[in-house]
Amino acid sequence: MTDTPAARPQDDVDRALIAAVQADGRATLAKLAETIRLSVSATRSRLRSLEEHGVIRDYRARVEPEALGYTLRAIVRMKVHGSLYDKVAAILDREPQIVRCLRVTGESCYVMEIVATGMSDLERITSELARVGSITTDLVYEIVVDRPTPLPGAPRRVARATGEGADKPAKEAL
Amino acid sequence: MTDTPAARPQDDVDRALIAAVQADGRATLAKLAETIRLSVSATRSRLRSLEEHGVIRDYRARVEPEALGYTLRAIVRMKVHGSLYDKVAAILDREPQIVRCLRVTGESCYVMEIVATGMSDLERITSELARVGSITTDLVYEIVVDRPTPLPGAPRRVARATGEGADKPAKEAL
DNA sequence: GGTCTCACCGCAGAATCTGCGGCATCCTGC
DNA sequence: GCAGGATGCCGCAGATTCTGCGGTGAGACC
Repeated sequence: MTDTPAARPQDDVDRALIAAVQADGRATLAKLAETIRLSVSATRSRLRSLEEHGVIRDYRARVEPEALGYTLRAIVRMKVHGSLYDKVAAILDREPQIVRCLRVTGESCYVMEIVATGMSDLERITSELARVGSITTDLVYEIVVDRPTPLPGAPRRVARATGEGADKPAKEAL
Repeated sequence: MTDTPAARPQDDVDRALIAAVQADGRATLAKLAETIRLSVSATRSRLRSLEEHGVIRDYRARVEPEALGYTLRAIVRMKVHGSLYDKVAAILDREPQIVRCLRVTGESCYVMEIVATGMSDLERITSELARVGSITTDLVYEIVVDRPTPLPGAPRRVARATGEGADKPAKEAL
């Protein structure tokens, strides 16, 4: 029943709602309703519609990797022959520390992001990958930007009714 | 306003709780409590502690980029001279479609992830970047894996403060 | 004009969150 | 062994929030 996933013509109110739950995934309906200047029922109706149409995929808590012991992060580019794709899949399956893997055009076939507790931990994973294809590993100094998907159209200066000005600073600065 | 966050000795219950809110950021306390087999109050106490200590950073709704019109995604590697870092910062600041930017070791200085509504949209951003440094752009075929931070599963060695000078483990203290 | 659809609003009961006090366990020092 | 203190857990009751339902007004269409 995943009918017509896209094809949803969101208006400005929908976009404001999406922005609100992107900024605070636990915001209460009353708070969201106040943000988008709508009643609670209308807010809920729109939110549920966005969820059911797959525009809002899910809600997740984000954790601080360092607090879990992952003090290292690396970008690995990997080139692999087509016949070994399922070998890659197997590694991805058993290594949850590969938190992200994109299949891309260009020189590399895959670009991955890996978290590790230390150098030896990282090397364990990279050498596993190196058995399947040729890899290039770069360590991450710093996550400069990590943003939610931007809203097209008029993402800035949406509501202006009460003129309260600064509501909640430091929402998405990272 | 940040940190001194780490050094949080989470136990298995904390880890289960983190896993639960990572999987469903809107789960109710009662549901979480049932998952980790604890009372609602204890669950809330632990959750709040994790939040206040920065282990759980925030909650976010995740949207489907295609539903917002972003049908294209690209990985851009960028090499730039140190004197132009603030130029990069300026671009990052005014281009919300650069959803991720990592500063890394190796040949490139930055690795970015960009969403775009089409080729011309992508080219607008990449040519802006190309004015500041030399870039390599790869298109993303598919997001193979996109996982939350894994939980350090097996509780290896628990800190033991007996402190006899006889033994000294520290084989993996990085 | 009549009617249909759509999006909005508000209500009342159910569910959930919050702050508080009480209890059991584990240390620590005497 | 035994006070004193610190933790972590539990459950309660009031406040808040969510949910399903019916009602209303503005277009669209005939």
